[in-house]
Amino acid sequence: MPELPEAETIARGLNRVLPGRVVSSVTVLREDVVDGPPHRFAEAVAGRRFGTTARRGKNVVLTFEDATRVVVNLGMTGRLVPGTGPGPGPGSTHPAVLFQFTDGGSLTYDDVRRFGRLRHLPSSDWTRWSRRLGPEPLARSFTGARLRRILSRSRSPVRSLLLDQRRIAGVGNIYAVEACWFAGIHPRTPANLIGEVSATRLHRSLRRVLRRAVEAGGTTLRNYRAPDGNEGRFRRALHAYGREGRPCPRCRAVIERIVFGGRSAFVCPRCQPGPEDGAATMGDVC
DNA sequence: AGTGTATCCTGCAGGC
DNA sequence: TGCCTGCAGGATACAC
Repeated sequence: MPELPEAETIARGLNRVLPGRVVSSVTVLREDVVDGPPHRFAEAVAGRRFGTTARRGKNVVLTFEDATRVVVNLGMTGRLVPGTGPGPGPGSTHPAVLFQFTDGGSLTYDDVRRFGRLRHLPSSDWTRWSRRLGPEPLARSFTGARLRRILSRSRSPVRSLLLDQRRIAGVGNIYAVEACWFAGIHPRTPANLIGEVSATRLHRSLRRVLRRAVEAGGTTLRNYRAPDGNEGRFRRALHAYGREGRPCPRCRAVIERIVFGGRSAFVCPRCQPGPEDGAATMGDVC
């Protein structure tokens, strides 16, 4: 998906157009993208007035003035497209849910692969839903000590841990791979074997990567677009992700692609020595 | 507890 | 041009 920076960009973009507008009707064009019976989803949302759109982890949270919410998990290819007319917004090729407004405008949930999900939450269910997710990595409360504690409790590869939404919310494969590269940690390193110095470096790397990606409006590899249709500009700032066979920007060694946990990771063999190399983290070489 | 696999879908790039 | 394979930013369920 859309990871944290993309969801943040989407939420900010929607906040320029949604607040105060009232949903007149909801049309579910693809039943599998809504949680529960489509007619119930539509009835639950119709008539509500938008308040502030927020983000939790990778989810865009459409919040209405009465504190009910629609949580949008964008899956791999989900998009939220505002439109000035009643039909699917500009650039919507695979409309799945259409929200129409009393002023004639609209919001389209578009999703090529339909891995995304929309769920309506009464205000009483929000806290319970949000509690299932781990801490926000950009929050002030997400300190180095907090990350060290999370790392120390798991023997799973650090990349897998970073992707686990219950432990840290919002990190996906791109930013997990980038954070490991910045920190000089092999993505397969068992989390509890990462020393204090490296863990602190990972904390700083993760937050820096996420912050910079937010500033760049996210990363567009293929499908991702902000609500205004713009691409994210962070792709050219990637140092490891997707750079198999190209030189490491830090030491010029050739970046390798490895696969574990069913997905690709990209590693500099010199800056990020693997667990099997004896060293869990990079030395002063790079 | 952690890992590998399959599943939900479609589109696209690359090889032949 | 067309066919085939592999791959993709995610999440979950399952067996081992």
